[in-house]
Parts: sequence; structure tokens; C-alpha cells
Amino acid sequence: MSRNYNFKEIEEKYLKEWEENKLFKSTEDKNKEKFYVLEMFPYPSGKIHMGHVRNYAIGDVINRYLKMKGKNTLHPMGWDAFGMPAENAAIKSKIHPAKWTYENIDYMKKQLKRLGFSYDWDREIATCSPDYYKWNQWIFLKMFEKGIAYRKSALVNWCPHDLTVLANEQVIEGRCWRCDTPVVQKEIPSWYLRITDYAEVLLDDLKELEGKWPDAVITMQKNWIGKSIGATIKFPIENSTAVLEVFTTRPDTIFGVTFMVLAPEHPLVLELAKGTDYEDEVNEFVNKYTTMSTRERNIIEEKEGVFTGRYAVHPITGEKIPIWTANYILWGYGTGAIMAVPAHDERDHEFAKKYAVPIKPVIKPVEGDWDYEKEAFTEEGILINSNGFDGLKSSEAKEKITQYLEEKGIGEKTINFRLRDWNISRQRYWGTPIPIIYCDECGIVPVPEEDLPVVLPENVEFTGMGNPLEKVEEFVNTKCPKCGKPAKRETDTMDTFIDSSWYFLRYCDPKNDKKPFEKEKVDYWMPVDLYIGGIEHAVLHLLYSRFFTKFLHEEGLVDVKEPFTKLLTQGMVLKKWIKIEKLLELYNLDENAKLSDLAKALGIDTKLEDKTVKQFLEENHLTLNDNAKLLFEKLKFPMNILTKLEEEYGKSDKMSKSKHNTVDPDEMIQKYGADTVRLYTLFAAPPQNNFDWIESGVEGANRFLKRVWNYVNDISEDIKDVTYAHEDFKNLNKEDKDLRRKLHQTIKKVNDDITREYQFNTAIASIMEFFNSLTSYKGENKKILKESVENLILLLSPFTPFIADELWRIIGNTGYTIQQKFPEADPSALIEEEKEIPVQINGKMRGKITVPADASEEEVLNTALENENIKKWIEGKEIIKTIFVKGKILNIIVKG
RNA sequence: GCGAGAGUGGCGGAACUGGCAGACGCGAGGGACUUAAAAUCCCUUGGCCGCAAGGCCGUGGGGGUUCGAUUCCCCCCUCUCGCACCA
Repeated sequence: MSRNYNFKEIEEKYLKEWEENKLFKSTEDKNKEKFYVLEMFPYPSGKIHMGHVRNYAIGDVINRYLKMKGKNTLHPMGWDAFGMPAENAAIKSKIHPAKWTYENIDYMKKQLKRLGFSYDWDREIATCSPDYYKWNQWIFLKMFEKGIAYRKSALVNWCPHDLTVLANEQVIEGRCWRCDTPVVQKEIPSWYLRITDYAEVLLDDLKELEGKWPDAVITMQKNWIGKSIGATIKFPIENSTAVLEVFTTRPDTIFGVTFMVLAPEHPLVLELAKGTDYEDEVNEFVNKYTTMSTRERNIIEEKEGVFTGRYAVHPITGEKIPIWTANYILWGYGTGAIMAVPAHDERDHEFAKKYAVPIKPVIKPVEGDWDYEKEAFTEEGILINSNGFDGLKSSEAKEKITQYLEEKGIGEKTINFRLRDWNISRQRYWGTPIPIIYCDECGIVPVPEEDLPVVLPENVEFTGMGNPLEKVEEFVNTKCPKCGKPAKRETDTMDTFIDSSWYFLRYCDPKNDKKPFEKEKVDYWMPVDLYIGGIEHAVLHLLYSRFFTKFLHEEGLVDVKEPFTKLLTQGMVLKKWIKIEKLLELYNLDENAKLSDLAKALGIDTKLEDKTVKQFLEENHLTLNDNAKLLFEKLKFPMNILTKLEEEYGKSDKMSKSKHNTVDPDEMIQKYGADTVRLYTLFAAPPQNNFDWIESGVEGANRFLKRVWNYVNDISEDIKDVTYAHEDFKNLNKEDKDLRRKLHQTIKKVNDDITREYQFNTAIASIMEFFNSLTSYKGENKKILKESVENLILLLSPFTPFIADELWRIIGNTGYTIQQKFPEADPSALIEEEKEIPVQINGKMRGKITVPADASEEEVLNTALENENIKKWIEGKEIIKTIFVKGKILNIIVKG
């Protein structure tokens, strides 16, 4: 009689043993092939969620698998520990951000351990620790030295109530996400990193990532960098010494310019309008747009603009061209001004139509007609109305006209990028202090390297207004490192994306207190061979990390030019849920129904107060839009009824607290165990897909493990002392041979599936399939049983390591499965003597025949012709030809 | 609008280079065990026709290439994601 599958006891036992035996520690070993597998580190928000579980389960399988394959792996974990939630917690509940963060780290670390993830915890880092952010500052100083870090004043989102800069995503519908105050554009000085210097190489090197990174991510980065080739052209302004510079990708359309447009933010706008009849109108217009939030500015659909009252002079023809300002021109791209060619640009065309500006065609389609009053023609064509350039193809004209402009000194070829320099200043406490000192005498002075780190002061007051650091006198007031006179510290802290832009390097040498990392160690481990995380970081984090790597490479600090060889973007874990409204709808009820009516409809027999649903919702502060789960909880209705309804009628959504559709990993582990949770998340779908968390699926995974547990326990006494060698498997009977072939086919498939695009779902499916064959095996060959069970356990080990280790002992072994060699298929076991192959007549499946595996076409055809069912289709007809693929198919083509 | 990706049973998904569509799991139906339920075990499960043998249809829709198409090509439809006046 076997014991029950007590996952709790098993899992806790091995957690202890693994830790005591330092099973997951990694050190450099030049004799072994290395593999660096990394998962994006979490923000310590409090508890891990299912998305983390999935992300880290994927990485863990790879790490365990490759360790068993003999690779020297690096698999570290840490904490992206700076950021706003900690500071908000401080403002709200007066807990210091450090305390809040470290408590969360403690809790989440326990959770990750509980799931059996094989991290080398000796390499753990927390970015909020001075040991770590010291090196943020060190890298910043290197960048400052090279002119990559610089300070400038520019327009940013500013909350006038909280007195801080807000990131774009912190501006909700034009208002501050915290205090609801309308956000304005404000010009303030900030620190920037000159990522645009690397635009070309960041774009070019994407080619190296093709086939290794998802196409979607590569495309998104390409678009984000947004390279375009064109020309800058200078337009003189009538009655002025000022010159208007524009960027265009269509210099071939220069003879079609009928107006110029400036962004409302363009400094020339107000200057030009001054003293004209249009001055007031222009002032009003500019004011309207410059006080708008970035968000509002983005929502605008209708094009709007005003004439400035001034004219530019066409640099080739000398024509007078009216200068406008309009909302559809972006300040920050190109020169913030354009030459408008309504005939050949849709946006300019729309604007010209609205304001009745003339449209002048200068390119005609190669074939067919086109009415320039109706729509813009933006494709390749032949030049017309263009002085000496008529008849040229537009692509040729681009070159020729640009050349002409360069010769005349009125323009030049220009490459423009959409990518902007990276504003890293945050008027926030919980981040890395920017190591800069302002001195009245010496100006901007970098903190000397030996004075690093500039440590965050601990005694700080959090009011939610402005940057707390500004009020810390002992932090702000310092001495100039150059002249020794009193000076002030920079109080901006760094964007937390800095922290994550190089953490993968620090893992290679996490305790170094002399430098960010030892080059030798980084060169051994880098690049990250497999990086796993959500696609939401497709641009920001992944682009920043590439940028940092390239900078550090130039500085000679790392050998690699790209940090992440292979990128796996895992899908989200979703959960279906039902609104209260929908629940009522399903039973043809409305909010005026009695609670007892609802209970009756659901088939629940309990005593309830005599109230309507509406009354009950109001008393409990619920609305029809809330999750029906909340109503079920309040009414103490059985949840399994709701679960069924959710799975049938629910809407899939990303798990979120506001929707109350989260599934707590802790609860799941308690109910089913870590092995089951891991197995389910890996089996439910391929890693790249989203999937719905369905509890009956979890039960299925659990059921499988229980079956394996019972089977191995039942058979363990019989096979415990059995040994086997390769010679034992000669001259087997059919049944034994079949099982053994199935085993080795499974081994082959599991190896293939894990290696090929991480198809864990199919790998697990094939293990299940093998297990089904094993349980229906009627033979009595103990050696084959032992081989099968032993390999089954090892195949499961990367996915469900706890149960694997326990079963490993139960069948008489010692040690841990992760220390074993991962199974390799025995080629001799894979050989099939007979094969069932399908037979088609005229391409339609008509039957299957069993033939020797190496049978020739003739033999197969003869066997096929003897088959009754196939005969039926051929009788009285003439065989024209046959198509035969050895071991695969026979297709007989007949006529008549 | 532009760009990328995807449409396969009731559901998640499989089918790797064109070669037996639906592996594996969930759900559902039936049965065994049980006083009963749960758990467990066994059988069935794409649709239609048929007692059965078997046949017909079937991978979003239409067309094409091929002995043979979920897979390749063309057109259309739908969905998801990203970017969104980037001159």
C-alpha cells in the first residue's frame, strides 16, 4: 500500500535539502560550456503574481534542463527595487520606502523559493542598495566624462500641485494620476543621456538579432528608433534676417511647396507674428497649445492652424510662401517646421483643403490619372512643373535635388531619428542620486569617484509635494570638490530604468566593491544566452540595455556588443470573470429581483434577508460592474457554482486587483503544491501565448502527478534492486520492445521540444503519453520497467523537481535529480521493424497497411493491393502511377 | 491609417522540412466501485449518414499550385497587439 501524495511534506523537505547542499550555486569554470539564463527581475511590490510564476517557471525549466545536460549555467535573481510605489506607500502610510521595499523583498523571496526555482541566491542584488546604485553613479560619471550625459532645459509634463515632473504614463487624461490636477508643459532643466548618438548602431545591430528575438520586438524597436533619410532645407524669410529650416524626406517635391508650417512651440512663431494683423490670433493659438498636456495634445484629431502674417521665400524659385503655425506639426521632431506640399502629402492636403491654400502638383503617376484636388499622390512618380528636373523619377529626383541644394548652399542631406535623448531626471526621493554638485564658481562639477556613493539620506519627510530631497539641508549643502566653497547637490534622482540597464552584468560579479564588475567574469558569462520576460518591455528596457551595453563596450568594460542573444517574450496569465450585471442577465433577472430569486436561479438553498439585489449591493458598496465574486463572497454562496459560470460565460482579462480576478499563487501552492502549479502553467499553452487560468486545468495537472506518484510507489518494491545495462535489451519480445521504443521516442521528443522554441506544453504532453503507455504495459520485464520509471522521473525533473527528487529516492537512488544526466535517446531502441503506413487512392486516405520499415515501393504496393478495402477502390481501374515516400505514404493514382 | 502577428472540436492546444488533421489535457456523456457522495478506475467524444463495414463533409471564406495543402501562392473577412499626424 502506498502513501498518499503529500506534496507539502515532500516540497518542504527538499527545499531544506537543496538549500543546505547549495545545489544551485554557480562559479566560473572555463572547462565547461556556459549558459546564462535570465528572467526579468521583479519590482518588489509586495507579493508575486501568476505572471511572475510563469516567467520564472519557464526560466527554471531551462536552467535545470541545461544543468542536467552538463552546461555550467548562471541563473540569478534580484530586485528592481527603486521606484514610485515605495514612495507612495511612504506618503500614504508613513512607512519608510526602504523598510517597505526590504519587507516586500523578504516575503517575495520566500515565495520564489517555495516554488522551487533554482536560483543562485548568493548573487542576489537589490538596486536600492548603495552597493548597487554606487555603480549607477559611476557609470553616469563615465557618461558625463564622454559627453553622453548632459543637462539641458526642455519641455516636460509638470504637475503644478505636486511640484514634480511626471512620466508620460503617469499623466491620465491630461491630469496628474495622484492629485487630479491638470498637467502642464513646463520647461525645466533635466539630465539627459545621448542615446541618439547610438541610434544608427542600435538600429543596425537589430539585424544580428533577427530570428533570435521575436519579430514583433525587432519591428517595435525599428519603429521607435524611426530612421528617415531626407534633407534639411533653408528658407529665407521675407523682410527678415531669420532663416526657416525644415526637414523633409521628399526633397523631390520642393517645387510643390505652397505653404510653410511651424509647430506652435517653435520660437519663431511669436516673433514672426509680432506687429502683423494676425498677432493676437497667433498669440491665442500658441497659448492654447503650449498649455495643453502632452496627453491632450495627442488626442486631437482635427487639424487646426493660423497664418502668421509673414512669408518665406522659395530658395529656388523665389516665390512668396505663406508661413502658418498648426497643431499637426510636432515640436521635437526634425526642426519643428515643415515645407508643406499638399499635392503629395496627405496631412498637408487635408490642411490645405480646410484653409483653402493652393495645391500644386509636381509629380504625376507613371500610369493613370489623378485629381490633385481630391487626394494627395504620395507614391513614386515622374516630376513635372519642376524647372530643370521634369521627367525624372521621384527617387532619382530626391538625389539630384539634394545634390543641387548642397551645391547652392541652401540645404543638405540629413538623416533624422524619431528616437529622442533619454530624460533620466526624476524629482523623486526613491532612486539613485545623480552625482553632481553645482558650484557658483565652477559650475557643474561631477562628484569625484572616491566620494561615491552619494547616499540617499534616510531622515526624510514624505509629504507628497515636490522632491523630499530638496528639504534635506545636510544632503543639499555640500562643498565644491574643485574649489572647496559651499555648493549645492543635484537633488534629481535617476529614472529607475537606469538600474535595469546593466543589472545582468552585475550578476556576473555581484559583490565587487572595487568596480561595477570584473571584466573577466563578465566576459565568461556574457552574453545572456536566453532572456525571458514580458513583451511590455519590448522598447524601453530592452533598448536602454542595448544602449548601455554599447556604451560599456566602447569604454572597454565588456566584450559583447549585444546583451541578450535570445529573447523569449512570454504571454500573460489571464482570468475569466463575470460582472454582477452579467450574472443577473444569465438568469433573466435585474437588480430589482430578490436575493432569494437569485439563490433559487442558481440552485442554492440558504436563508437570506428579504431584500432586493439592488438594496444589497448598495449596503455593501458594490455596483453592477463589480466582479460577481464579491457578491458571492458577501452572500456566502458556494464558489464552485460561480467558477463554472466564469469558465463558460466569463470574459478573459489580465489579472488585476481592481477587477478582483486575480489568482493568488500562495493559495494555489497551498492547495495543490508547487509542482502542480509549475506543471499547469507550463502545460496550459506554449510560453509565448496568453492563457486563461482555469482551475479544472490545475486539477488535471495535479491528477497526473498523483497518478505518477501512486504508480511509482506501487511498483517501487519490485524494481528497487533491479539494475540494467544496454546488453539486457537485446532480443526483446514485441511488447517490451514497443514500450522501450516509446520511452526513447519520448526522450527524444522532450529533448527536441525543450531545445526547439521551448515547447514545454508538447514536451509535457509526450511525457503524459508515455506514462499512459507505461501504465497499460502488461509485460513483466523488470529491467525495462526500471529503465522506464527512472527515465520518467528524470524527464519530469526540470518541470516538477520536488516530486521527481522524492520518487528518485523511492526507487532506490540517492542524491538529487538535478545532479543526474538528462536522458538521451538510445538510437537502437528507436528503430522500428514494422511500420503502419497510410495508403491513398487519388490522394484520398483509403486504408493503412503494416509493412517492414525499410520496405521498397514494390513490396508496399503489393501489400496494399492485397488489402480488401484498397482493392475495392482499384478494381476495374487502371493504375497510372504511384507516389511513394519511404516509411511515410503510398499514393496510388487510378483512372477509369 | 500604418506596421506586426493570428484564425484548427464545446475549451486550451498538437500536427517540426507539403504526406494518417485533432496528440496531450480540460469539459461532456456512459459505466464500474460505494448505502450515498467525493475521489479513483474503464469506455465514448469534430459534424452528418449508417445496425455495421464503411462513406460524405471538415483547419475563417473564395480561388490557385500539387499525386497530395492546416502547411506554399493570390484575393477577401475577422480578431489581437504595437505605433499613431515623425514631415
